[in-house]
Amino acid sequence: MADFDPTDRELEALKVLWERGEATVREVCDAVSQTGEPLAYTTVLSLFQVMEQKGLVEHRKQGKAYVYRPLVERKNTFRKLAGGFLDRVFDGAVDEYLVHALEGKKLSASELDQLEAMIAKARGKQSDKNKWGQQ
Amino acid sequence: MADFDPTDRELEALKVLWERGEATVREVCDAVSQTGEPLAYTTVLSLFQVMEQKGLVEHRKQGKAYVYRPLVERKNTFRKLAGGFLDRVFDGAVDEYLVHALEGKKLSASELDQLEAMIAKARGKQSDKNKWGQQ
DNA sequence: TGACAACTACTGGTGAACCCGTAGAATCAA
DNA sequence: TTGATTCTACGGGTTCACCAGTAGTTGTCA
Repeated sequence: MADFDPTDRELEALKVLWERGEATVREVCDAVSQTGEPLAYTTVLSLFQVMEQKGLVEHRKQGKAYVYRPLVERKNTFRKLAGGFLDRVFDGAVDEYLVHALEGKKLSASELDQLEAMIAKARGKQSDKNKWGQQ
Repeated sequence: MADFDPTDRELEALKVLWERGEATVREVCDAVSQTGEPLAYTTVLSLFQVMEQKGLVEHRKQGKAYVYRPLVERKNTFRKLAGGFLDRVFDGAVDEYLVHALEGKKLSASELDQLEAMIAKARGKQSDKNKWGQQ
């Protein structure tokens, strides 16, 4: 329902929350500063305050600090992001999207297996839906 | 070499140029206004002026109007966009990216065929690289 | 209870994307 | 040549993401 559209930084923060379930500003600040550019504590705090307004996270008080928890599912968010990107850049053309996505990347055998399994599954749905060959 | 990173509007304009080879501001303005929100002529002009500064397009004079031509390849741009999105959102995890990309979308039989062909091709490269079955 | 450390609230600044209007230049037709 | 038309150059305004500092608050511990 909530139309969430996290920015890059917000997504970084959400990744930490998804990984840990919940986290304080301090924890997220340390986490993102380890993997990328170090950020000021207040910067991360501001980020969460904006995210809370957007309905992406909520907080509860623990001691004197706030503990933040994600309100959006990782899976949903990723799907929407992927879908949005697909529509925006490739006008919904899945095949071209995949060609370009895969071209630069080397896929492992297991990834290829998984991909094939996905195709098989899709074929199943396909034949169910299009039994009569209509559009 | 040129590190191009078109924004959404820039990409819209580029799509028109790729389709036609080249186009005047007027043509692009009409084209994007047909498919989406109508934009003022000067808005599109400004867009091109910025894009030219970024090295995304160049122009030549024809009559009193400028004709713009893309300086970046469609294919390259799409690949970079797809790769960037993959890294930014999914930290480079191709399989998860694909799962989410495909989940919401219905694929046609021909798209599935094409996808399988891509996988077969990838397996060819794969077996060359991983003959000893390591990791 | 008082001081200190760590936290939050609030405010502001910067840069980029986006949008458009006005003024002036160029072209063309009468 | 002159007027109308259509273009470009330029400047400005708005919004948003992002970053961070300051001031005030809160909890803790001696």
